[in-house]
Amino acid sequence: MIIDLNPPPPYNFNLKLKFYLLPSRPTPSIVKDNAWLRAFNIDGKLIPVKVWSEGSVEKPKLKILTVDLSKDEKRKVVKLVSLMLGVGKVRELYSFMDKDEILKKVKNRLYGFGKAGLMASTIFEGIVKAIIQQQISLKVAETITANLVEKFGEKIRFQNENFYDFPSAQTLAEAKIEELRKCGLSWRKAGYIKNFSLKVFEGKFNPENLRKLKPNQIVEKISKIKGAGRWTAELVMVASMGLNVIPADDLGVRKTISYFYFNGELQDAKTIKRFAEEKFGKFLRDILVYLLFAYRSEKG
DNA sequence: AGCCAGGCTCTCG
DNA sequence: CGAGAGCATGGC
Repeated sequence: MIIDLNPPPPYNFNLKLKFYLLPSRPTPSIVKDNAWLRAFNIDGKLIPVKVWSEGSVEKPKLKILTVDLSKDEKRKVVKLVSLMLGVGKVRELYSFMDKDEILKKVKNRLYGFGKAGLMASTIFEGIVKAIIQQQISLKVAETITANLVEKFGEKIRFQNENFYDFPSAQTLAEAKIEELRKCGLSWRKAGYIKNFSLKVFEGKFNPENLRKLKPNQIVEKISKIKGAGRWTAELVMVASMGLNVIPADDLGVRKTISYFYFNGELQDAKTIKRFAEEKFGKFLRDILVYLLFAYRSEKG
């Protein structure tokens, strides 16, 4: 079936796709011929989803090609796609950005980028990805993630194309450390991920329950996972849960804010946090992603 | 060529 | 306590 999704304008789907660093490999989303593909596990059912644009920036129309779905499944798919691709109202955000010279420029350059998307469809996926990302460049992290998805992710063939979902906790819990290592993970991280996945699989840790907690409680809880600390927790909150917090310990975030607002002089986490919270307020998360994207395209 | 990249844990003093 | 080693691989 094909589902219509009409994002509030402006929305530039092709610009959104440029945000994906390793488009041709499954992370688990794949970008191919101006379409976005991935699979979601919805209540135990693996559902392939292909999204493309047939509209314009001012009259956005997205098409979602998928299998036949129940009403409830359809609602969940549309919600996930919207969250991951940052479909949502930006008018208020844009008028806020217009009030600051730097933000105004960034907004005009990334006009139609939409809301900040999510980099994971579940918190489990988000935590594993964040562990992978520790201390290495994003490019390397994405490569390792893709290796992991190709080897362990659930795959479904639909309309002559492959759709991947992120590996389940059970699969990663049962994976051999050597096999995880072969995907490019260090021994340490392979152990952390296997151990964490086992806890989730056994039901001793339910990542989705984190949604009920306040940010400081989430940090506390995630920090108890072996191999995760404050940085990991903050990344998960902002990138995979959509919370309005700033991962100020993150080098990329520090460099970005320092570049735009401190003449490139690298500031410490505390300064960055105070500055961003005060200056960007409730738009913190969206603006941060706009700045990161602008910085990335400007500085390579 | 070597060092750094969107950190974290463990060990040792 | 604090400092330091060790870790994976892509890119400059």
